[in-house]
Amino acid sequence: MTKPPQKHPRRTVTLRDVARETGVSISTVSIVLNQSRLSKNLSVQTRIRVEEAARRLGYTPDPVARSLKNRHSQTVGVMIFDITDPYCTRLLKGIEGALVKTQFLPLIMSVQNKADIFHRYWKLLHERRIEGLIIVPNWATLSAEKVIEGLQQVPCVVIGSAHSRDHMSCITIDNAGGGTKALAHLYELGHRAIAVLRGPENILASRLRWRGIQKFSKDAGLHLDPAICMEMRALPDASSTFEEGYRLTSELLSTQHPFTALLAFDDLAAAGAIRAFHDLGRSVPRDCSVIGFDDIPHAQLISPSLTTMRQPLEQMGAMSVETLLMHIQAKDEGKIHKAVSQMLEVELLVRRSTTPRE
Amino acid sequence: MTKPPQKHPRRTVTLRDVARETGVSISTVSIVLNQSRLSKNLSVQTRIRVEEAARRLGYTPDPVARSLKNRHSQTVGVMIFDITDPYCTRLLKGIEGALVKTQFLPLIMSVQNKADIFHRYWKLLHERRIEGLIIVPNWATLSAEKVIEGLQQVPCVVIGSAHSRDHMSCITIDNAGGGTKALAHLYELGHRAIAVLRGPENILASRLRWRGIQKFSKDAGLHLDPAICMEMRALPDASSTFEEGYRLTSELLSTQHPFTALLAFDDLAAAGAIRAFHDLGRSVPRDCSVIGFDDIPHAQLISPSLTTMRQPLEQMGAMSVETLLMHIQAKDEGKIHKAVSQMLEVELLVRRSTTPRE
DNA sequence: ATCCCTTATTCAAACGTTTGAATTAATATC
DNA sequence: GATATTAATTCAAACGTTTGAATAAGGGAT
Repeated sequence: MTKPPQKHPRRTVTLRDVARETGVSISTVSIVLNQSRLSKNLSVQTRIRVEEAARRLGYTPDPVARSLKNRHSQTVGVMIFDITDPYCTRLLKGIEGALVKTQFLPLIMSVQNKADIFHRYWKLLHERRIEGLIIVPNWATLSAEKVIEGLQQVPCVVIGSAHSRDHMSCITIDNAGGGTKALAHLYELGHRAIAVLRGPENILASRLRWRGIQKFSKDAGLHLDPAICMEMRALPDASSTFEEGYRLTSELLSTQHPFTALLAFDDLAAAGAIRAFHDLGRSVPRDCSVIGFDDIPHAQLISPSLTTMRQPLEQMGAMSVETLLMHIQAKDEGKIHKAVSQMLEVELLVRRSTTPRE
Repeated sequence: MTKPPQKHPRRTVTLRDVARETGVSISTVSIVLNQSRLSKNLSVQTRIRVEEAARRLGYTPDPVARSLKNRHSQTVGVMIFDITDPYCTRLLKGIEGALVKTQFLPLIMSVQNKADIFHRYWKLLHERRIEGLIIVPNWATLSAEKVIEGLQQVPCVVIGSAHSRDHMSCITIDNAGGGTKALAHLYELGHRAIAVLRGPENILASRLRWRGIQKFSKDAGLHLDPAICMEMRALPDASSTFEEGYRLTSELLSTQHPFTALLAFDDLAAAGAIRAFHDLGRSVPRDCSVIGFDDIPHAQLISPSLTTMRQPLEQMGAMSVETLLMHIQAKDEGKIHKAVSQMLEVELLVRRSTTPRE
């Protein structure tokens, strides 16, 4: 397995070399090595002779030449809207892990949540003949949905945003269910005066989570006092929910409305809330329980560690790859893989930031 | 006979199309559009005619065909040793941002700190004809250095680890200086009993930072009590410093040795330390000031926000790209760009976790 | 010998570029 | 008028594959 230090003229081994070595034509070698349709006629001895020689010479096919010939690049694009969002870490890991088991490699681009950058990158990726695209509109402001529409030409999977065009699959989580579960958790701990930090109205996930929260409230007969349900403003990027969480919580505390638990739109907002409590001399969870949403890596690092609704991000990444591959394969065969829409459950992860009401 | 059955009416525009349109040969078009050496002979009118037509038809060169011809892939690899390390976020942003201004696109791979995976990925990247490689051995256990040696064939830049082989540039930070500055900060705040959480011995940065700490201690005549200088064990990955920081700090507190400040190897260790204080009912910074190192995104999220030595990670990423491009360009011209070793300063970022000794 | 199957293998044309060398035409030099 | 020089453009080969069509080599059966 060790390669002796080859001298400089280390030309790569091509089909031609293998052909010359075995005294057979280039075509034959190609046919054998690809086990292509024609190979079923080939005599067994040629086949093994070629295979043996290929191995001996260390032949590896040139993906570039191959791409040129058959319009396959063995590459998929990954468009992240905001790569500094900690939400992406686990997701990327899942994508990368699944992808590398296949013949595909990812081109990861960070769009900075700008439509024009998206288009520029899309053009780049398109030129490179990417065979599929995974889109992660992790902080999709309004424009994003329109942006995505333009892409007819390549199989797509969207993660996190239920965006089901017929040629475009999506992987989402049950945001409403998550909202319900989160509130249920606080309720079961005995809390009744519960503050809510809703996400911005322009984010779909906000509306869904809020819907789930309302549903539980209604079903359980729990009154949600509008005075302690705050809504975030529209924010420029995902990371801003931290500051916004801080701001709203400070505000909340200054109104003197009592509450014993707080449900935050996401983990960053929850972290911001905890900071606010901290700064005002309150303690979490003693004075107030806090629950987040997402389970970003931060969540277990802050003090106290954060109870949250865990998104199965690695799984979502892997699943997006899987789905994308099906689309690609179908397209190769001239068919169309009908777009699917998969929704995953989120899971309550109890850490230290929530506690029973005394 | 012509082929009427056009499969895709959306056939991409090639040089041939532009040539046909302008009544000139393919070569000419290529020469004009590349402004290649031969183009200085071309008549101005042909040139503008071609350029105009190319624009009108929306010609874009096919990177794949181009790669095949001239062995350039316009692609660089980025090998991250541990992509879940929050240290990478800002770095990636810097790399990506700088790269996208050029003609290059990144293939980002996460090696999971395993030598064999590194080799497998390297092979993949090599096959893809990457023109350069950025290596981020962000938690390089012993083996890594050897691993890197094998790569003779492509321009390389290593980030974060002073690894100066003659064909390989590196971007590092002044770890020793950072250690010095960090301790100086605590000292200037009036702290004299200072605990230190040293990084694992097998990590180069640990040794350097410790050296800087010792230097300040000597210069300032500050005694560092060995009883409160702990050293981390060898750890499997970067994120483990959190737990290790927690563990060591708990231990530290149990020994009853008094100290008023703590200098942690990195931000995660500092976060672990803060958690430990928190769990034992101590308050940061009231009972003890804590300083970290790196300024990962977490640092401003934990409570209290973390005073730390900020690494200019975006800049390092951008700089690595810049350096890599010089290597690549030199190689294209048949020269060799002598490897350079750039060291950047780290900057003290005072937040809320450090405070003057009452 | 002719015809027709198989079976095993090769031809040759693409894919879209780049580029040293060749070609042509026009102009200057002797 | 012959020749060299220059300018403007094109030829043609190459990069390493893939693959439908063509070929060749063996049989039989008539």
